[in-house]
Amino acid sequence: MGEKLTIQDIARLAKVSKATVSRVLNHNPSVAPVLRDRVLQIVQAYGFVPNVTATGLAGGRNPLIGVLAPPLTWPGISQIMRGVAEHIEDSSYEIVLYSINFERDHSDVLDRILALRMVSGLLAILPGALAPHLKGLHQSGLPLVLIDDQEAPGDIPWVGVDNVASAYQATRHLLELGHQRIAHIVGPRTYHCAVERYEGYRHALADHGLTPDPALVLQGDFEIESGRQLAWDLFDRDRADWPSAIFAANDQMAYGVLEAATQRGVRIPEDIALVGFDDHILAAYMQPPLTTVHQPFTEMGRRAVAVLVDLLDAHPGTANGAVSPIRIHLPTSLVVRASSRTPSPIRSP
Amino acid sequence: MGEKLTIQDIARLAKVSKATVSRVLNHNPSVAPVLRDRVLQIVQAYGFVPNVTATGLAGGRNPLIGVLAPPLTWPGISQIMRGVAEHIEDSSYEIVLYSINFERDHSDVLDRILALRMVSGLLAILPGALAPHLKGLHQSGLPLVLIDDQEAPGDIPWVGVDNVASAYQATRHLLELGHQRIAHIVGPRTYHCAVERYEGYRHALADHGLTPDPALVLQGDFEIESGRQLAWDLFDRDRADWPSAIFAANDQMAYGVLEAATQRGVRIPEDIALVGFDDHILAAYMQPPLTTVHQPFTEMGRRAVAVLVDLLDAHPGTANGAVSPIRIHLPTSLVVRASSRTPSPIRSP
DNA sequence: CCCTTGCCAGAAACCGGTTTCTCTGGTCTA
DNA sequence: TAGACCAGAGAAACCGGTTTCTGGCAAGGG
Repeated sequence: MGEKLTIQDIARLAKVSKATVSRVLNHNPSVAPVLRDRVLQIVQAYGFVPNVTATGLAGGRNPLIGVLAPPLTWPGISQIMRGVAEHIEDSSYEIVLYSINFERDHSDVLDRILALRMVSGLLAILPGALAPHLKGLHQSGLPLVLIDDQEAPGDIPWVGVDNVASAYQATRHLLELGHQRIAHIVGPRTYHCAVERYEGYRHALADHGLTPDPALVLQGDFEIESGRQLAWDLFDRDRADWPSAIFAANDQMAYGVLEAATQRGVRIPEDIALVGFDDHILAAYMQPPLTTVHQPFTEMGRRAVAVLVDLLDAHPGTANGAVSPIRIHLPTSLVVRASSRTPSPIRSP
Repeated sequence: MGEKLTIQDIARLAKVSKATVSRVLNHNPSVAPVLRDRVLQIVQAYGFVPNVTATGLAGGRNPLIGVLAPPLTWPGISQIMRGVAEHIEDSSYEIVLYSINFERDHSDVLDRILALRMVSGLLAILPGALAPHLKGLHQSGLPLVLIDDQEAPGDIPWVGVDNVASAYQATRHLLELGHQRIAHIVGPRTYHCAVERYEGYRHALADHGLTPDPALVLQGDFEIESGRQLAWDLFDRDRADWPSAIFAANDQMAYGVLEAATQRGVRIPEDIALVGFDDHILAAYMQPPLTTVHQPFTEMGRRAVAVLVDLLDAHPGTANGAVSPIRIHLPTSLVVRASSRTPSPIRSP
């Protein structure tokens, strides 16, 4: 196992200068074929790989992409990361994982990332409250791509889904089933996607000539518990005030609704139809299986990192191309399951 | 936003040499308090952070830990990574994620990791077939910690669970419910944990005076499909030859069994009791909820990276401590759910 | 009182590459 | 045939730190 070979060693073995070896390795055309071959032969024979740290120092940027992500156990994140990892494998980059614990102060993480200048690009997944800070990073020249959430502030390249249209579709699905009183559990206002989904919900109602009933717009926080709590409160109301369907801004909150319904003996979908958002891994296994908007998480990860790699390869410097803002909307699809289906009259046990 | 400050700049501002600045930053005691304070003040004021690449080159090792992991969507992996990320946050290290696609050739990844010498330590999660190659890395002096799987070849530090005892406990649970004919779906032989779980199963039977029936030991591959297929075949047998319980070596295969049972009208647990292994996130949501062995994945990640960080901080060089082999067994717990419970005679609809 | 010892800080070498600068030698043109 | 030009390769500077080497100065011992 050939250890700690340096470019100097290769130079000596090939009887050339280290400058020539460097040029060969970097495909600099100004090397005579004879020498090139001789060097390449040695490089091959000894399996020489230039020290990445030294390469980085000497000015060539390093092959690291930072990925800023929420805890991997969050819904969708691991699928996104899978997509990222799949694409990275085909590139010459490696990824540095910065997991963000949102309960802590976060902005210092960004400062560290910038100060250490260890990564040549950054992929921010669901940055949420970090988005404003990212804008600074972007302006300072760091190639940057966002996934989901925030409609990119400034002109930061962005990959995500059309939350408005998707929520519109989900709501229309309920409307077409004949529901008139449709509640919506909104996500936290700090998440742009939550706001957009609410917007899609309102548009759909409006297009069907309905005005949203403020009493049916419930403020959640994307966690299971908030879904449970809100549903519980809802079921405490006068039965006449109940909605006939609920559209939750994510699956987690829909799970909470399901739990509350089970506890309170409310039947889904007979008494109330339920639709979520995300197509989280558990959605299909709920009782009843949850109708939801499928997000192409893996594809999102793949596309986002592809964009970033292109950006890095295109202009190895730090200038931002700024030709036209990159904004990739991936298609979602509504997955209709039992939670919104009118049940068949007879069910075999 | 103060950009590209170098140690030279700080030296000039503090009116000292860069050597002194370096010494201050590295807590070298041989600096007079007066100078130390002056330097620290400037460093604070300008928010100077030394360039990590240069530091790495100059001989101090870099703050990167490589994490070799299967795709994050694999059961348990994202929880492990969460634990890893949580602990890393409190350390001065960052993690480089090497996602392994097992369908490809893998050993070249290890070569790259070694050759680039970008990381100062490596955490290998479920390395499976890569384990032999890892041994080489370990012997070449790279600090290394394994998670789960393989009972560490050589004396590589290792964190995991006692698969034998856990499988023993799961099997005993079934025996204590009165089951005599207990089938076991084995995982791939290439996974050491699969072999160990099989061993626990056999021990439990033996301790109850039973000899395992070879016809009830089924060879699976840890995937859902193999569970479904094997169960399907099983249900094709003469009813008298059926087991009364199945212990699957992981939850995925148990899911397959559940699907097959649903398709074939076999009732779980009335006709056949079922126990899995992992306490995968879906296990509690199956119909019926799956009895399984809970693995403390997050804790495993946390502990493993803690061990690695200790190793790195203890001997910054490459020598292996080799005091006593590190081998941490974390406790598992059997989570009894409906799939193995004798159902209550009456169920409200 | 002079010399040795020890402490502290600056100068310089070094890590392993990249890139600029310089120099050599051959070709083209007048 | 001589001068200009150009291609190609080596020497050296550089990236931003760490570490060794060296030297000045004060304290302590003979």
